[in-house]
Amino acid sequence: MDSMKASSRSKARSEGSVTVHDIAAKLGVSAMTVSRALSGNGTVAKETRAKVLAAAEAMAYVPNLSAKVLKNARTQVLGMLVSETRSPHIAQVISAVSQCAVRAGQDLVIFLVADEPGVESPRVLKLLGSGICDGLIVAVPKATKNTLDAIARGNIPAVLINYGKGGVQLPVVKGDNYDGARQAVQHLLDLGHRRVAFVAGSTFSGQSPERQRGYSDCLIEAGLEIDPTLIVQGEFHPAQGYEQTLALLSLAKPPTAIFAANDEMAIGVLDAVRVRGLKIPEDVSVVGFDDIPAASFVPPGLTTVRQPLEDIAQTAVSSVLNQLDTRAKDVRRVEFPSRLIVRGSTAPPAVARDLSGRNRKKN
Amino acid sequence: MDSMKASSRSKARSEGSVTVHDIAAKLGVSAMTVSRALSGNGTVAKETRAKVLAAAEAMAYVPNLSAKVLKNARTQVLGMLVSETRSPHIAQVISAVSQCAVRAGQDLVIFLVADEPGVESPRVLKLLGSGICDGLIVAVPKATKNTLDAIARGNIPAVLINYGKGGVQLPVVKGDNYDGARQAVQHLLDLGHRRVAFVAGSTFSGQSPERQRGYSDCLIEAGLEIDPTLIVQGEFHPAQGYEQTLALLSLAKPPTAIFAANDEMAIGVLDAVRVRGLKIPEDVSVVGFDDIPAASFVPPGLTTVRQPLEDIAQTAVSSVLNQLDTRAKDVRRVEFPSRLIVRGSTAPPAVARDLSGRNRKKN
DNA sequence: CTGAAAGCGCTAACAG
DNA sequence: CTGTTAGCGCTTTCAG
Repeated sequence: MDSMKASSRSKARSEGSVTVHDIAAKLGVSAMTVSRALSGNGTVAKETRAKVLAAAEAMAYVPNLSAKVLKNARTQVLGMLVSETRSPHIAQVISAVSQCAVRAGQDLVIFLVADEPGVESPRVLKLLGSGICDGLIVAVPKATKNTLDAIARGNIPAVLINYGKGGVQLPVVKGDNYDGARQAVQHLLDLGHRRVAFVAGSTFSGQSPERQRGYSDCLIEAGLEIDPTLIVQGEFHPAQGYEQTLALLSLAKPPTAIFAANDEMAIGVLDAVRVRGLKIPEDVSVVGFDDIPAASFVPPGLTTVRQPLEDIAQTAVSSVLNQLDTRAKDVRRVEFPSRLIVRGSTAPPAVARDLSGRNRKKN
Repeated sequence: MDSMKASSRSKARSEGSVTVHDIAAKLGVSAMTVSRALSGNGTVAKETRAKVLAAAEAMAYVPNLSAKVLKNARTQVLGMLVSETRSPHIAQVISAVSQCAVRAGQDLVIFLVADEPGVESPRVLKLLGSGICDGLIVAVPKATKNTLDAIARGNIPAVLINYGKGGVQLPVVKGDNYDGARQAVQHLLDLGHRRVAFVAGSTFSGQSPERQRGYSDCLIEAGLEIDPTLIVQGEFHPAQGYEQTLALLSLAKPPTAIFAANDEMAIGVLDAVRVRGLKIPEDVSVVGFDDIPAASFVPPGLTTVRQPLEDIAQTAVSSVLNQLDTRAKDVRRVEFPSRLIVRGSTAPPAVARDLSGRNRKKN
């Protein structure tokens, strides 16, 4: 009986995992030597080190992260806050950040938080204050100021991805919304469109308003008037792109081109146009934003604006690691240019084609 | 100078967060009292408790999870292992599990692991062995036996979601693939289709083979022969659905209906059919699997098979929590029935319609 | 090159 | 009702 107890585990731990002490005991060295051998800090005899490594391997040793945290050691774990996994664009962002983190030798854990604006997230703060993560990457478009302030006050470095609104004491890395939108609208104007509609996303993220400004400014600078009936409101989901497009196409003077604040809504737009028996791009041109995977797949290919997600993710991860290394807060706002990707969903409008035909004859 | 140092923080901690000791010091009580007041375990005078709670609130106290872990306490955090966030189906699973976890008062952290089969995941084991999570929910279709064995050997309860292959000492919760596929194919047969193609997904997950068996068995029981040229291989992505459909439609005797092993491929199938100038569902019927959000959106609506993700997620979370409470390993395999969702992408084949017309006249 | 001691923040267990 | 002690697994510091 006694022997059984003794043999079960050195310290009557509740069936816990192997610790440095277990390895130390087996090898007849001290725990400290094991720690040194494993971490590479300090000096250990070659032989000893080899033995330790072998034993650790054999005993399937996994260091207890929590113990490290308690010693203020780096965990090499970054946290990422997201509000939604079902959005293809967010999924791409997650994927990009994950790859960068791994390349930088960091692990990534993702926290999914409710994205209702105004809802405080004590759950989030619990995880953050808990010391698991060295740093934090926040990709929550609808994050409230309260939550962000709490993060800024927190004692781990953080960075915001694609956060459009200002007034936060945190670094921001984002793709350009304003100029991206201008490129999209300019492309449509260049094709000859004069009635261009805009399907806005929810204003909460601050991204849609920036895209809308790009849209408006571009039209105004081209000498066109902003027609309020051509600006409709969505929520970044396909359903609203669909509904609002049906409404737009029912106008007395319907648009010849529709620019949606994101690709998901643009896909809804495509469906609605076709349901009305119109052709894309012959009858209506459509442009989206984000370049989600579906954009290149949905026929006839969605013209859209791509943000350099790899650059954004890389910069975000670097910022966090840099803040960690230098212990200095980063508050830069880095913006990467977006780029128009032209596919099959845009073409000259029927009218313009007629006109250009006539013009050509006149000239 | 001295006074500054002293006032900065009781124990010269590196600008760390507030601890029970900080609260205790401020209130002139012991750390233990604070701990008791906060946790609700043990007895504390009402007044004292109120004071502690107020102070904790005011000082923005966040308990250090890692310290709890070290005491073998429950963290109320569940971990979820996923290999991919960009798949709409996985995104739905994540979302469902997250909701169930929150409802059960648990936090969820998501670990994104590379999904190349055969790649061991020491990173994963690091996080798991680190003691952050009380339990683990694994939704990694391509998980290798090695990884799963490591998880099974680990000392936290785990459960597998939608893992098709057997031989693992872990509980599995899944949607029915075999019968779901049979429903899909039977639906097509009922409509009059006789040449039904199957676009398989990668075999690694074990899900696609089950769906294929359902397909084959259903055809055979209907007295039809399996035509190997109608069974093509994909990888669960739209591109392969697209490519393989182009090939299928080029056959001497092309199929009148195509059943894809998942919705993403089915969407590629739809595109390919239309690119060939054929109509859906008049010329070709299409059925998918999973009922991703896009399925109800892509015109004319994708007929597909839906798994009860909420039930699956709920059962998975319950299993983990139950294992945690009872300290007994669960090794059940729970399967939930899948359900055919009929939308616009399926209709009788042109030939059958002719036949049925003739038949009706004859009758 | 190696060991012993101490303590990170928290909480069971035992005193008051 | 409250305080003291001890220890979870690890690593920093100081002694061998």
